[in-house]
Amino acid sequence: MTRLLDVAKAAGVSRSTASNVFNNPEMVRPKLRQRVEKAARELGYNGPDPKGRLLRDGKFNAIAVMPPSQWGVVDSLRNPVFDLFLLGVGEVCDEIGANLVLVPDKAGNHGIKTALVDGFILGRVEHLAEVEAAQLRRLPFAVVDFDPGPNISSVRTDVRAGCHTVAKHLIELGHRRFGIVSFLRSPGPARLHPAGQSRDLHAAGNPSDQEKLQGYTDALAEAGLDIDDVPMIQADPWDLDAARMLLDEAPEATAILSMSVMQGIAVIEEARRRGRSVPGDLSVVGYNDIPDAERSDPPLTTVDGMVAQKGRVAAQIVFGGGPPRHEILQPQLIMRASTGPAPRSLEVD
Amino acid sequence: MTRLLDVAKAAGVSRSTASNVFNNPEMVRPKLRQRVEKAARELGYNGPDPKGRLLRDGKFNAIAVMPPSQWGVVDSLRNPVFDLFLLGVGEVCDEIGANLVLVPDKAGNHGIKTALVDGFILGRVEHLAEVEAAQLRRLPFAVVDFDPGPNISSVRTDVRAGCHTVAKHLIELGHRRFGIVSFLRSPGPARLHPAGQSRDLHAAGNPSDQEKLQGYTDALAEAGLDIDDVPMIQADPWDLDAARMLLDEAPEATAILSMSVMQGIAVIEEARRRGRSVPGDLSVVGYNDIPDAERSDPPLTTVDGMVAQKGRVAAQIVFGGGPPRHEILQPQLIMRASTGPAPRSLEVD
DNA sequence: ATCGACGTTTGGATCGATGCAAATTATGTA
DNA sequence: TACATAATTTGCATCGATCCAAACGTCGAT
Repeated sequence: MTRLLDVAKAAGVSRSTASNVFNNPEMVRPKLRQRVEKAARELGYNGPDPKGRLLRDGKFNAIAVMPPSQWGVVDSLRNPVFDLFLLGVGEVCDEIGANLVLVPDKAGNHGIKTALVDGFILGRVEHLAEVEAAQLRRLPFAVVDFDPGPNISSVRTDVRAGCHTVAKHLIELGHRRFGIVSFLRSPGPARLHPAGQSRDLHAAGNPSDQEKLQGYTDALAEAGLDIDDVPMIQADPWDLDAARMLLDEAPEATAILSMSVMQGIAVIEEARRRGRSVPGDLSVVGYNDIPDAERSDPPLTTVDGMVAQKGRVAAQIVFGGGPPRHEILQPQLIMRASTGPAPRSLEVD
Repeated sequence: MTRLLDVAKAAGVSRSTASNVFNNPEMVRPKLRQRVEKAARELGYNGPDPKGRLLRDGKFNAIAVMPPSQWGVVDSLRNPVFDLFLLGVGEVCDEIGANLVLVPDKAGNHGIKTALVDGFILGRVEHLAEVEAAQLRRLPFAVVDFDPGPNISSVRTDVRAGCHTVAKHLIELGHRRFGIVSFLRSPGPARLHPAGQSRDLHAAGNPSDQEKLQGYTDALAEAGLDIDDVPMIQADPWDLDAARMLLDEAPEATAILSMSVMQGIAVIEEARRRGRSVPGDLSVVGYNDIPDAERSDPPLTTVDGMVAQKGRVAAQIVFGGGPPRHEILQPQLIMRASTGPAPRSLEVD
C-alpha cells in the first residue's frame, strides 16, 4: 500500500510538503502542489490514512455508548427506552460532528479496553466493578442511572420521585386498591407475590426498578397503605402475559402501577379483553415516555423519565471535559387518558 | 503518559517482553512477568494503548453505517425503517463481536474519509458520485437500495415487485378507485396531483419511491387503469396531514396506496375520523413492515421490504470480503386487516 | 565438561502521518 | 548587486505497539 512517504519521494518533495498538500494546500505553491497531486494520482494514493493521523493527534472523534452488560448491539436497538437514550447522545454527536459507536461488552471488558473512542457513556451500570475497566482507560466517561461516588461523573433520574408522583396522582384520584407489575432481577418465569406477603426491595428487578418500587411504597404509605398488601407480579419486561396473571390475582384493583410503557399497555389490553374499561373501571400507569405511550388507546399516563435528556447530558459531560459532575434529573408526570377517578362502587375509604 | 516502553525500561526488560506480558502472558516466565506487572502498576500503566495496536495491525473491529446524505445521527435513530436496517447490521456485529459506528456525512465526505472502521455500509445512496469517496478509502463497502454497477457490492429490494404485488392484491379484491400517498423529492409543502393530470416518475420522492410508484403503475395498468387517473398527493414522510388532503381529493376511492407505514396509519386514522370503516369502506396499504404496522387498528396490510435482512446481508458482504456481490431481496406481502373486498356499492366494472 | 535441544528474551523493522523550528528559496528595495 | 524580509520547504522528533527472526540462557544427557 502506498503511503504519504512514497508520494513525497515520487514527487521529489519531503513528507511534510506532501502532508501539506493534503492538509494545508494553500501553503504549497501551486506548481509543486500539482506535482504532488499528480504523483499521488499515479500511485493511487488517496489522502492520508486515518490510522496514521490518529496515532499522531490521538482524537478518534467518536464516543462509545456501552449498553447494559450482557446486551448486544441488537438488544440495545430493540429496546425503545435505550433508543431514546441513544437519541439524546446522538443530538450532541450531531452538534459537534462526532460519531456514535455502539460497543457491547459481553466478555471480560474487552470492548471497554479496546474501543477506539474519545470517551464512554456506560449505559445502566449496577456495580462499581463494572466502572473500573472504564477508569483504567483514563478516558472521560459518565455512568448512567448509578451512583459511582464523587470522583466519577454520573447522570441519574430521580426514579423514586417519579414513581412517588405517579402513585400519588392515583391516590388523589381516590384509588386505594392497587396492583403492581414489576420486573425480575434476571430472565425467568413470572413470579407472583400475593397480598399480605412481606417483601423486600428485591421484588423489583434492577436497582433502578427497586427505586421505582420504593417510590410506590412511599406514596402508598402516605395514604396509609402497606405495599405488602398490594398484589404484585415480577416478570420479564417483554413477558406480556404478566398482565393477565396480575389481573387474575388482583381482580378488585382499581389501579395498576407498572414499571414500563409496554407492561402498561399490556395491562390496558388485557383489561379490555376482560371487558373492563380504562380508565372507567381501571386506571393504568407506566414508566418512561416512549412514543408508544402516546399512541396507545387510551394514551397511557406515565412518567417522563428524561431519558433522552439523560443521554444529552451524559454526552455533554464526556465531550465537555472538566471535573466530575453529578446530575440528577427530575422526572415529570405525563397525564394522559389511562388514569381517572376510582370507580365509586369500589371506592374504599 | 506512560507507555509500554517505559514499563519495559522500569522492569529492565525489552519492549517485546513487556508486550508479551500483556498479550501472551504464558510465554513469559512467572518471575519476570511479575516484575513487569509490578512496574506497570507502579507507573500506573494499564495495558497497551489501542492506538498503537491499531496502527500495527490495522483492524478497527468496527463497521460504519452511513445514513442517507444530509441525515445526522438523530435523523437515523428517529427513522423506524432505518432502525430496522441498523438492527440487521447489528445482528452481524453481535455475531462477530464488532462495533457499530454511526457516521453521518454532512459536509464534504469528511465522515467517509476519516471514519475509523474496517468497512462501510452506505445507507440509501442516490448518485454514483456519493460512492466515489467510499471507493477512495479502499475499504470494503456495500451500498443499499442503489445499483452502482458491477464492481461495487450492493443490496437492494425489488421495491417495484413489492408494490406491484400489494396493488395487485387490492385489484384482486375488486378495487378500481385508488388514491396514492407518495413522497416529495425534498422537504416542502404537500403537492396534490388531481386525477387526469399526466405525471412522470418524479411524482414520487427518491429513486426508491419512484420504483414504488412504477410498481403501482404497472399493476394498475394490468387492470386497465391509468396511473394518471389516480389522485395522488406528494408529501413529507412525517407530514401526516397528507392523508386528509388526499381523502378530500379522492372521496370516491376505495383503496389507498401509501408508501410507508406511518402514512398508511395516518390514512386509517383520517378515515376513521370521517366515519369510514377500514377495511369495510376503505382499504389501506403501507410499505415496509415496522412494528407499528402490526399494532395499528386495524393492523396494516403492508409489504415486508426485508429491511433488516438487507442490513444483515450488507454487513456480511462488508465483513466477508470476496468479490463484489449484488443481492436483490424479494419483498413479501404481509396481509393484515386493513384491506378487504371493495365495497359492492362502489364497485365499478 | 561439552553438546544439543528447548524455551525465553531481545533488537530491529514496521505500521502512517503531523507539528515545529530551522533552513532554504524567492521577492522586493536601496 | 547586496541585503532584508517574506514565503516555502525540509528534517527531525513524536505518537505506541506488535511481529519475527535471531540470540541467549538453562537444563539434561552423554
